[in-house]
Amino acid sequence: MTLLDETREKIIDAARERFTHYGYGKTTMAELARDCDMSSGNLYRFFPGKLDIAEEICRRASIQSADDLTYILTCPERDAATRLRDFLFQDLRETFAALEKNPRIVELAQIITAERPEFHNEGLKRERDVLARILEMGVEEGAFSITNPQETAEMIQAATMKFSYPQLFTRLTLDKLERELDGVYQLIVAGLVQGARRLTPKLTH
Amino acid sequence: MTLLDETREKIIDAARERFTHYGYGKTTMAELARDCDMSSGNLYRFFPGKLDIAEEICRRASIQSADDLTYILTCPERDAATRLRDFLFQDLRETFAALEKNPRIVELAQIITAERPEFHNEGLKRERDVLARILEMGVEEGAFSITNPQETAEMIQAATMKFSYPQLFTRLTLDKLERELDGVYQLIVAGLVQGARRLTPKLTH
DNA sequence: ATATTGAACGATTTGTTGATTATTCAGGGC
DNA sequence: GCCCTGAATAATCAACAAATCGTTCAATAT
Repeated sequence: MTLLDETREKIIDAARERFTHYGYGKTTMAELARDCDMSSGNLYRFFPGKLDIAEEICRRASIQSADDLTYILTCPERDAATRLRDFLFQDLRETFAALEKNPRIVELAQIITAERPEFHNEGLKRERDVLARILEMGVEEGAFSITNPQETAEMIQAATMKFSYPQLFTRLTLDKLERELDGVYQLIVAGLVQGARRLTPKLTH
Repeated sequence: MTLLDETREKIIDAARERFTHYGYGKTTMAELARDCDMSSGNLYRFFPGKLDIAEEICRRASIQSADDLTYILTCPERDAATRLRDFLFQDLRETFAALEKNPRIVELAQIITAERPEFHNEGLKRERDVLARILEMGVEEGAFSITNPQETAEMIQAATMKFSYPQLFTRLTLDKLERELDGVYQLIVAGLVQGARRLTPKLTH
């Protein structure tokens, strides 16, 4: 059992190396097999297929980045709004840095998202759970006046989608993006209306 | 001069017919020329190229849709927040309806956006100007407390980007999209914070 | 029995060729 | 002079063949 896991690790390491260095399309199963001193057929005892190896690599990166975000929850000296702001900015900066440092891993994520739409939702959910906890903290401190943190987290994700799709912002500079994100953050946190308690017009549909 | 314009119209009409019926790729300049009783070479006296004909068709559609949005400015009986909401929902519904009724025109827009990134910004600006005027009205009525409508309009566009990229929401139903848009709208208009006047933490970059 | 191999198979990609098409422009008609 | 044509040109596309690659599985090794 533990040997099986070790072999999986070896495969993942070899694959990450090749995927990030040469790209997903340019690395063959035969090469991975050679890297791991085994036959190509044997790889299929550890993973259902090539895409699943890539998926596991991206899943780990996603978990890592959600974990990094969790650090914000341990900052009780900052106020609730600032923690939200940190969350949004850290997320943007990480994505942007990844894109600049290694476009290949972002490309990987895009390939998987194209074939496995559910994978992307899974990553979104991981981040949303952290976000919801940040919002809950805000509610507990009396800073935020919302009733459903999970739902509000969903809405914040929708409102900041522009800042999490690398494909959408390749042509924008990080500086421009940060200025926009700051504007959206302020809108979200303070709203537009004078004085401002929540108002809820009837849905028209 | 007016004859030149008339011919341009004829070409645009013929092109719109073919582009929306058979698609951009499947219509040839020779066909367009035949439709207009002229030689293919002569088309180039009226347009620099095929893509420019498509661009003009899309530009007009964009202007039309911005004009439709302008109608909201003439509804003084509604309150400012409701006008903003109408703007966002009308925009989403129009895009969605266009996608369902004639995917070809959306496809056209995508082709042009791919080759001419500026074209898309131009359309965004048209809508943003209407949005800014809606915000100004809100300020005048004392409903919105913002200092820079043009900039706020930009931020609202960033926050609602998810709802204007057909490529992003092909897999979502209109109902789901409207529920999300409603959530984002409420966030934008009322904000998160208890009591709520604008708060402005220092930029960290 | 279990773990592993590598040849075989089908799907996908790549490369090549021929045809189609956008665009240009020298020339003919007004 | 100015319009306009249509053949010439160059760029793009489509179709087909060859090669490569992911995946499977009968055979082999442990």
